[in-house]
Amino acid sequence: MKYTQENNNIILTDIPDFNLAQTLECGQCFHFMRQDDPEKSGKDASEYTLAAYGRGLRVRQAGDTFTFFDTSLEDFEKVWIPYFDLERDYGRIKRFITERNPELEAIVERNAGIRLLNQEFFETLLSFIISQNNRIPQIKKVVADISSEWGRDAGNGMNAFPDADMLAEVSETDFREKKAGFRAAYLCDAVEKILSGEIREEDFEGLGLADCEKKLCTVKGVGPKVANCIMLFSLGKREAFPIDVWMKRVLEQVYFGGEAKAKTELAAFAREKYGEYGGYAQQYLFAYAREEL
DNA sequence: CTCCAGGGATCAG
DNA sequence: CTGATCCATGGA
Repeated sequence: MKYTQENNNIILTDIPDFNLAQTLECGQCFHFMRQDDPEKSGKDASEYTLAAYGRGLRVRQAGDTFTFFDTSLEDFEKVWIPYFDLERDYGRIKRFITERNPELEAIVERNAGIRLLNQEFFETLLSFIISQNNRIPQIKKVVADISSEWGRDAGNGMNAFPDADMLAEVSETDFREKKAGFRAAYLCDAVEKILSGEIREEDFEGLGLADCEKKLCTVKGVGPKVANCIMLFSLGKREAFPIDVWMKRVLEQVYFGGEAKAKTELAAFAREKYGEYGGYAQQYLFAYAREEL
């Protein structure tokens, strides 16, 4: 990885295993907008605006060159390198997965540029509550509308997702007006549990996966799938393995000849098969499933 | 019109 | 304990 500052931009090169569109469009994140025309851009070119850690970012990939517009060296190093997980060796991760599971070679290769973002806990908690029994474009719209209503201006046309205290007075009716639907009450409960200190991000640090999941499930609207998404995408628990309808489909197809299996059985199967790399395997499989099944 | 979405709460047995 | 039903909303 090499990066230099030119004008007010950071130019990033020599970063293997990184594709911007694959990373943002693989369902782990909802707070971004594509700015270029996907039909005109090639597979390795794209431009997005996104919001994270209170900042709006415009970022472009053109081949193997990445431009982070209007970004200081300090923000790049302290915010965006960790956010995009750029210091991690994904070549080693992919080798580990495919050497033990050759059936995943083509599936990993298809989206070989995915990186698992390190997202903020509170936004991830609410975003994946919103995601339950919902579709990605609708989830993105609700997240964007909540941010523009109650979040601060973050620059580059984006609003930051609001902090819990900024949502303290927001009612279930308010969330329903943002089209959160029946999840509105769950969002209120999550905000309350954060404000009361009943749920604190720091309390998850030393916890094992099972205890972590159990604690997250005390929030209304958080079950096994949502809890695993939160652990994987915002708590650094890379062995977490969320199973939704797509994961169920792809696992049944790849490993069980299309035979139906219970989600609990699939979870145990995945833990045995992928171990501490479960989260990575899951993301390659999810991207494949959404494209092909 | 029906069916379904990165599911979970609630209720019935 | 497992299984069925309901839940808002919008697009196919």
